[in-house]
Amino acid sequence: MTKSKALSQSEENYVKEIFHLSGRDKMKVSTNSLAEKLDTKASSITDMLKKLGDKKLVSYEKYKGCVLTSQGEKIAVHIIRKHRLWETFLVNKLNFGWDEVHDVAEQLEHIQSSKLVDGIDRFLNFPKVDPHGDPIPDKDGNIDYQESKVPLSEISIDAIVEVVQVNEDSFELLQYLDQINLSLGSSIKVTERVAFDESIMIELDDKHKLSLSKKVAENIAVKFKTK
Amino acid sequence: MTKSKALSQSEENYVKEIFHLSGRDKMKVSTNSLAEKLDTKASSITDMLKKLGDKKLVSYEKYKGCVLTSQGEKIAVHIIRKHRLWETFLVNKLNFGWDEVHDVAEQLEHIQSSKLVDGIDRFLNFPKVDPHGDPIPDKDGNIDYQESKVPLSEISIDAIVEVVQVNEDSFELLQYLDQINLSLGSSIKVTERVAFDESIMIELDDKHKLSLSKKVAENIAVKFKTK
DNA sequence: AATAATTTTTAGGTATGACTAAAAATAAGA
DNA sequence: TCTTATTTTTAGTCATACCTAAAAATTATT
Ligand SMILES: [Mn+2]
Ligand SMILES: [Mn+2]
Ligand SMILES: [Mn+2]
Ligand SMILES: [Mn+2]
Repeated sequence: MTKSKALSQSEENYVKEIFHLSGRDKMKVSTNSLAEKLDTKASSITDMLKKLGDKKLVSYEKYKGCVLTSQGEKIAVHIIRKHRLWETFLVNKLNFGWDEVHDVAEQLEHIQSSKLVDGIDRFLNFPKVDPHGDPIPDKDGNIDYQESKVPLSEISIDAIVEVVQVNEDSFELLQYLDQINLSLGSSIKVTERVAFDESIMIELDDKHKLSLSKKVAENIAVKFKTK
Repeated sequence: MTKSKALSQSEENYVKEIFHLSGRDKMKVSTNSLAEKLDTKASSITDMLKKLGDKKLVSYEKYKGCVLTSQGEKIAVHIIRKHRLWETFLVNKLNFGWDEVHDVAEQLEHIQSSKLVDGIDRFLNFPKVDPHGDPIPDKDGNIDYQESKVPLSEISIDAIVEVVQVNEDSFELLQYLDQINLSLGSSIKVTERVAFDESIMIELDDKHKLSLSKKVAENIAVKFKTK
């Protein structure tokens, strides 16, 4: 077992982003999609992919995109574990809002100390999901994808569902959801589907009715209530 | 008020180390002393001092050493605040030993988020000292140097004192102190001073007698009990 | 299949923060 | 003071992680 030197923050960010873009079906990730997400130029991506290729973290063929090796995937999952544990810590222990945690977690996810990560995990009592409802990988890298969750945009009229996850990528979405008092665990009844713009009318816990655009509904995942 | 871009981790480490070496009387800090502490070569120090000089964080004259400007000092104190708060968090909340926190705190001290720092401070209930007894600067940068503390090596026979601070720089010292069951708050009576090697005999809380070398005694600070 | 558009790679730079080796300044010793 | 030793700075490299502009490969369109 050759103990490889720790990755740079940059390398870690690349590996993590490849994991996200690759998705559960492990699609090849294109240079341009990475460039956009990482907010760099395509040429920088090519450079880094070569390096990560040499380090056996991605398998990369020129012009054909890349995928993580199992080693790279292990690393990605571990970074995501840290990111989500820190987000949970910030919200549960330090009273951050769910819209305030991402940038700080982007920094904290690079701290190297397994004792720290596992300590935070235990301190939080081994949470299953982060403040946005995303699953937190366990110590061994297992991820509990809640298979039963579906986008709110796909729910049929009169179904009553529970919010289990929201897209954390947009600060604005998270703030908007706060404003309309929608959070994880909220109960939602879809009362109408407007064909014209594909928006939906919903009724929240408190019987409050409101309209959600298609775009918003697509970024909220729900599951059917198992009462 | 020009909002200056955040410093790099390297720049922060330099500023912090200059603060420590400069001491309370703000002595000029030599290139070599910095090189030794930061574990780099003197030429690298010169390069960085020029840069920090340009940024008005140190005042630096060739061949004459450097001191922090008041701006640089402010930054140094803030980094030290973060370092010590994190150490306290690790020990008080995650059950780290006082010998295990330094390396992790070296990383955590660079996280940029005033909301986070102040959140941790409040979460810990505004601690005054870190796990090694070093004072934690408050939000405004005030440091409560406990003026009454003195090295154990200077205490005269039969005096009864309380341990208030230990030198955190040596992993080995901290482990040794753990082993002999000496911690912050321990009560110590000096029973004998051995002229030959300047070691001392002490009696701990539990009436246990033991000998401490001069070097160990120099790295333990105590204050007289005010009962 | 030929041409055009898009994507990706190469080639050549830049800034940061390290390094070595040699020169210059300062401090110490005779 | 003169000479030597030490400290510090300069000069020139190197690796990382970016960048721009141009070339090459791939994909889409006629
Ligand atoms: Mn996040
Ligand atoms: Mn999240
Ligand atoms: Mn420390
Ligand atoms: Mn400390």
